[in-house]
Amino acid sequence: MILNLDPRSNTPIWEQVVHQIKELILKEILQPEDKLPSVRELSGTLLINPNTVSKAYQELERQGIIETLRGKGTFVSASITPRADEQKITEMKQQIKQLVIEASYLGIDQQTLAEWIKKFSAELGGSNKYVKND
Amino acid sequence: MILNLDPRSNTPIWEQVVHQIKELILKEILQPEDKLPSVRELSGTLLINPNTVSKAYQELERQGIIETLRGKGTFVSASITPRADEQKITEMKQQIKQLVIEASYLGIDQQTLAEWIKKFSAELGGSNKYVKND
DNA sequence: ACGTGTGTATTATTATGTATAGTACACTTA
DNA sequence: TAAGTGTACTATACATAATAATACACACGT
Repeated sequence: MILNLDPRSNTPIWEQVVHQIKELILKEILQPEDKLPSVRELSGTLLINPNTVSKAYQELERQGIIETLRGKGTFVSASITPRADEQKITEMKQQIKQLVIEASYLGIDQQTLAEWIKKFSAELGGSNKYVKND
Repeated sequence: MILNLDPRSNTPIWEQVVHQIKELILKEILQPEDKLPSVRELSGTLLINPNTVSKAYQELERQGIIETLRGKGTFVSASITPRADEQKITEMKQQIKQLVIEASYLGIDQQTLAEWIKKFSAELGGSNKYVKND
């Protein structure tokens, strides 16, 4: 598995791993019950520390995205259920608010933002499995 | 000036100050050439270190949002020009991509995201001064 | 000239998070 | 048994954030 990691990014490496694996699952490149690379293998290909990969896997498991079986490996969860986590939704709204503010100072209007959202949604596979009314 | 700071947030205090001052300017609560509180005064009301306020002010000046006059104080810039900073736009696209991914796992569709953007845009004053075609 | 209020610079200290390194343990499977 | 799994633990290094204390240069009103 090949991920694009940016060591100079302000987002931690383990978090980049989490993000990109979630993206691969949405794109169905990783499918339910697929086996993920072992901690040692992935740390080898990504040239990062095994502990960093382990931290990413633990976070993914905490979110219910993957499951780990001792001695066997880690696998994409058979069924990923979207949780309407109220706190996360609040955080997301705050993030969007901040996004709109920054966009204003860059001369970007809301319509452009909406178009970008539409574009990325399409890239992730038009019919989104995890959205309720779908 | 009263700002809502969250010491437990992962975003640094100085960055929260930057964000909220930019928001106040968009809402025209702070207007061009208005004087901002002095570093010491704001640090007093917010109960944070003067250096933290200073760092926020320096970042705002770097972005051309405010101007500082030695011995006089800091003021909202007379004219704020939106810069189409390509790097920042690229970062914003990446941020939106990540937002769409996270939204998917929360069961939020793109339409809802677009509506939230519209809502926050309205809150910031419908006619946005810093957007070109406006 | 003086004192006060500006932003700024500097040094030091503390705390936190990230990432690495090395080692060890419990488990599963061939 | 041996190899491969995830995990736990300690230790180290590094960067950033935040605070504290001090000092400097400038503007302004008296």
